[in-house]
Amino acid sequence: MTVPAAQPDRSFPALRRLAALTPLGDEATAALRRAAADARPIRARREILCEGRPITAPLLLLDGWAAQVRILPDGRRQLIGLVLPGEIMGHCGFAGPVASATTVALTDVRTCVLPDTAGLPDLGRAYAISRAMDETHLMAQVVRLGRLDARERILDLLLELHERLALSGVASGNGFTMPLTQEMFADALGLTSVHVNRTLQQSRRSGELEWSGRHVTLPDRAALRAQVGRARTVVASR
Amino acid sequence: MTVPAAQPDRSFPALRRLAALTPLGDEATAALRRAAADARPIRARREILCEGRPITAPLLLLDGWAAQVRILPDGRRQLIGLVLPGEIMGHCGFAGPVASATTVALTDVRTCVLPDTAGLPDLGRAYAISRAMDETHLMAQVVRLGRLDARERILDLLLELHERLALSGVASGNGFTMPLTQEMFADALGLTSVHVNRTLQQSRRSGELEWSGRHVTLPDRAALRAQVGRARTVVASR
DNA sequence: CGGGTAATTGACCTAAGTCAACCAATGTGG
DNA sequence: CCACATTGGTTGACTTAGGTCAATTACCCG
Repeated sequence: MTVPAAQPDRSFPALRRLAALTPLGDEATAALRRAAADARPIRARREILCEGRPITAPLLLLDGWAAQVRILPDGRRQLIGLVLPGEIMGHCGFAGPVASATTVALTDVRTCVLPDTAGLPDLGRAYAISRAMDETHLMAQVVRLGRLDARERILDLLLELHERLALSGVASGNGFTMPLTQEMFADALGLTSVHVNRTLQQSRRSGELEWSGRHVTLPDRAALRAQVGRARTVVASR
Repeated sequence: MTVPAAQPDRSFPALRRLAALTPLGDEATAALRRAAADARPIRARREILCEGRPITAPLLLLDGWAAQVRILPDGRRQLIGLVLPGEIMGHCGFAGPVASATTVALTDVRTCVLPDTAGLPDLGRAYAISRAMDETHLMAQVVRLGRLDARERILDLLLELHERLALSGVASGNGFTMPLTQEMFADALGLTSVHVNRTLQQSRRSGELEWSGRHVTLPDRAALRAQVGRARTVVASR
């Protein structure tokens, strides 16, 4: 639940996250460092992976936020899943891979090629865990959109984001930096920005969350988690 | 788009599906046959995999329908994803795996242990493709729940089900056998059974679908697909 | 200071939910 | 073979969460 403290901490967020998933040996760490040294910056709004195009190689998100997005012919837009620092895009285990959704940079972003696992079982393990978590997040998204009301969706997603960001050490205590506009946030929640705004204000007034400028705080996460019926995300057992 | 015809067709649905994903050699086919010979029947409503419990081994669904489901403390229920014959449950690539959602049998069901891929690269490939498709289906579910209205959700899901069932040769022309009650269907769609019922009737009257008893027909799938903005699911491109 | 983006507000509308019957099919035990 | 119970589908009357449209205001940033 807390951020791993014992690290040598010459580490960047993506490394912290992967190391938090499973212990990484020096080789793996070095491989990640090497990959990250060759980072590719991408501006906000640019596409990172494009639906239907072959994926060059899986990518590691070093900084910034991205999202898989689908836009319907009539312009409706849904953010399918968010990608946070240390998370992997284009995860896939077979030879002829095709991105199944477009991934766009929501903020300015830095990516690098995901180091190959050959000879590094710990890295492979980290990727596998990461992928399992992706799936968990997708399932959580389905439940949010299917059965939670606006307030619950907002709180649930914010709680999830906090947990995910904490893994890479990017969350601060009870809060984190929220680079999304309310409109993008609404697109992730299957709501309108207008309605998100109103609901957000209620939650602010009630004191269950703070959201000013680019910073979000959830004063009492435990209480919220219980209210929203958020199952603690158990993935890495052992 | 059409069901593979050239098969020797001593095949059962699950085998047909996996063979449709990627060509399978005799060894792989034999392994699947052997596994299927040792099938385990499970009654409707029983749990197949349970959230938070370690997964014994990935399972192959031989017959019947299952679903990953999450039930909220107050009783709201969401079917996160459906599992159809030939599809895999407890797909996961790492050592300490934990089911991230409960999977229940929606009908009477037969499962078997998923044969190991050791020495069978074609099998591994089939599994990987299958897993990528799972992810695609989850993402489709997110878009449905997030941005489609009731009619669109229904049609979109029915179209998807038809495509998936066609892979295992279980769909018949424009239709298929639908073992779900309207209530279960509603739980998959994030709607009420009442509202599903009403919407269904409209669609029936308009002639865009038939649903009588256990059988669903979509007379003009191409037209519907276009209306719903359903991106054809490209996954296996060489 | 001007111009653009993001947040906020108000008035009004509608898709979907709720509650409560009611009906049809099926099945079961006597 | 039939009363009865169950389950799933169908309807109606009414409520409500969230959407739509259209301003207005707050914020940035050069």
